[in-house]
Amino acid sequence: MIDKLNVPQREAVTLAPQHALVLAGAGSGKTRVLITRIAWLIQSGYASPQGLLAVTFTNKAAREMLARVSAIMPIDTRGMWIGTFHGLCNRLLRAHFRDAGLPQAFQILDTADQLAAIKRLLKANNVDDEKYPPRDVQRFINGAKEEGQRPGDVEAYDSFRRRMIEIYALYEAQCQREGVVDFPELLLRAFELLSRNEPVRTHYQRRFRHVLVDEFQDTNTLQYRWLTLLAGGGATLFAVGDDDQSIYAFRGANVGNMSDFERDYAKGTVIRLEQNYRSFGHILDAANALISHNTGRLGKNLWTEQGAGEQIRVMELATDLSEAQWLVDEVRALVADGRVRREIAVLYRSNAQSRVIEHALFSAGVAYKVYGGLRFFERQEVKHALAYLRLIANLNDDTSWMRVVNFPPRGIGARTLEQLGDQARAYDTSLSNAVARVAGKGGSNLAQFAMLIARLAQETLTLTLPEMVEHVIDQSGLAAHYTLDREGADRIENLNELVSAAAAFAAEANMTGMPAGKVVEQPQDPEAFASAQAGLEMTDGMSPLAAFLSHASLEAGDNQAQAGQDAVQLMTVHAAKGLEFDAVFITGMEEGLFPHENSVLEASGLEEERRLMYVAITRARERLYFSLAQSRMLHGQTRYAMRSRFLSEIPQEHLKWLTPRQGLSPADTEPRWKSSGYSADAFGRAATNRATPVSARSLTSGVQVGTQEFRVGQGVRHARFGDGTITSLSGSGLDAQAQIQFRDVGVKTLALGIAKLEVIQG
DNA sequence: TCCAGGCCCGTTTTT
DNA sequence: CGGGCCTGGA
Repeated sequence: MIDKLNVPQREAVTLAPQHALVLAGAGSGKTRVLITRIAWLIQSGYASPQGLLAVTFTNKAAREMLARVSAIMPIDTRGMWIGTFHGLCNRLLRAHFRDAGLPQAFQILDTADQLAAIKRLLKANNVDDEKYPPRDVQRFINGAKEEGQRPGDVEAYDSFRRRMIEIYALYEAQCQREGVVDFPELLLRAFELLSRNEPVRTHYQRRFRHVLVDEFQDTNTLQYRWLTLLAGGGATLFAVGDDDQSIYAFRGANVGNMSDFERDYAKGTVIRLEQNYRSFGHILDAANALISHNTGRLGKNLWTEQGAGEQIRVMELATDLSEAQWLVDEVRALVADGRVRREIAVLYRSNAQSRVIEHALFSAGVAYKVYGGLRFFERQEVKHALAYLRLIANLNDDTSWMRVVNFPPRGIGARTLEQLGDQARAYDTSLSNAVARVAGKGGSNLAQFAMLIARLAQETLTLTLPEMVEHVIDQSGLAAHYTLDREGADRIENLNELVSAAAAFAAEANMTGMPAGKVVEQPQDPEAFASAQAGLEMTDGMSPLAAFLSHASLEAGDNQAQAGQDAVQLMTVHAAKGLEFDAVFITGMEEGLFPHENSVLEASGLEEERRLMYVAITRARERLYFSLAQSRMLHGQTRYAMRSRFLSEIPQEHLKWLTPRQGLSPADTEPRWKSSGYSADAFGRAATNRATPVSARSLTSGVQVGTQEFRVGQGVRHARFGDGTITSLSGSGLDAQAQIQFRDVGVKTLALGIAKLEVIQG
């Protein structure tokens, strides 16, 4: 187990119990170290399985960890807490729901549920949703919670924020009344439970002697505080991560947690895993060189024993269409060479880029698979079925009530629901409770809906979980509704799939045969109940239904297309993190796209883009391609962009330009594609029926404004901003815009029809 | 209640 | 350009 490790890996695994930070580069055996560490702690007697808590960000990572720990060690993994932050917090809150101030059957709102709840709240309180768009409110609330702040903790320095804070407070009250918690609430509530309730805190602090964290660079402020609180009773924190792969700042991740952790906990105990077992030399050296342009890194340099391998191939094309066509040909050549399609990945910075690529692959009949998109538990019909189930579990869940009160349609109109909402608000109660005040007589559609829910609850009392799900799908009218819908076949199939998912869940949690509504008795001794669970799902103290509903909220399911067949893998760079492939294409290597234009205004944004590129490069084992297009369609406009600056941050010795005339200065805008064999004429026109012939738009990589012609790479002078270079152009005539990198004042986007620019070169 | 058409917007995303 | 969302009319 340990003798197969390299020196720093072994050092990390066999470190005597103390706080430690493992800086694990891409492909350096990070997961292996984490798993072996757990096994070693147990085998060497430093820990019992009950004394271990390991936390990850995704369910996939948690599952993998649990599976691999069980595989290398014949120990009982029951009693060990392995899971996501949200899963573990859910577990804590279920076990101590009273102390946490929650109803036993509290429901978890996913992002979409939360947004719906906020919209309902804004409407009910007559908030101007132009000034306070639901999405902004959601971001505000979640941002505050992720900083550990309740409404009273948020600084109100202007009237706008004061109002936001009021809305936040109203939202909290609504959630509390309905018995629902959103994702950040799971963390904050669990954190507050631990920090305020001394007996509970002491219990868990004494129990968990070793806390291990994966992907530490992705933790947010609240998660960091949660970890340090949990370990505050003398437990050791073992954090594994890579600051160079921190790419989730936009959703609250705080890379600074790594240096804080080193300073406050790990002190000198930082172990670097720098030997890479994945990629060949040129690829690694390119990644190292690129990331060295970032500041404030904790610092590490990947190396390999595998040899230099091939240089990175670089291809520059006229348009996004010719880029896609070239890609298809290259993929076919790779397959003809004997590579399997599933070992080829096409990466892009933003999802919008996938369309052209998909189109080209589809036309050429190359099997491909796109990652991302709707996931199983997020599908409309599945959410509808779950909403019925949630109402059975918790009648006060107004979000679920509103979702299905008139679905399938049963003649309950907007005004009825408005009245119902008014009554509910007037009596500070749930919609369900307010029915009697609106409906009065039992014959109304509304009253019938309330009776339907009551009936379903009654009828399913003795059923097992899958039977219950099936009964609800059937009796709610969902099945009939979708059967009548001419395009409902897929939805019916998904509803059947939901029954299967319930059966599988019950089997896994050992709940088969148990009535879905029955609460598993909670033993009095918390230690006893806490150690009685198996696997990832916390199920005791919960009915099978409640457990399944938690599962559905916390694990949205697979978001990849049908698995199994051998297909080229298409995904964003973000989605590729943690994966590896024999051959990788990084597409759209253009200024404004990668790095993305919204990121270059701030140094921190640019550095995150660079880390993103670092992640992309280090996905490749043997072969890596960069491709770029001189022009591409974006938002219905043609855009011209310079080569990504990241290409010039990589030493040219690692690059092999497939395009002729390599190493041109950025200012050189001579059309290079003409001799590449992938001219717009050859590949652009036929591929699509766009109004503008591709050849026409690609032959001038410039934009005409009045008598001036602007080109990408051109030097310009602005009266106020000084001298700069055009990095991208879009639009034409009066709405033409240019992104300009000024020497002294940074990047600006200017309207060419308005700004007075003088061309100074090119 | 349903559907068509207008309108707005457009990085990355897990739980 | 294309998708999602909302509104207004039948």
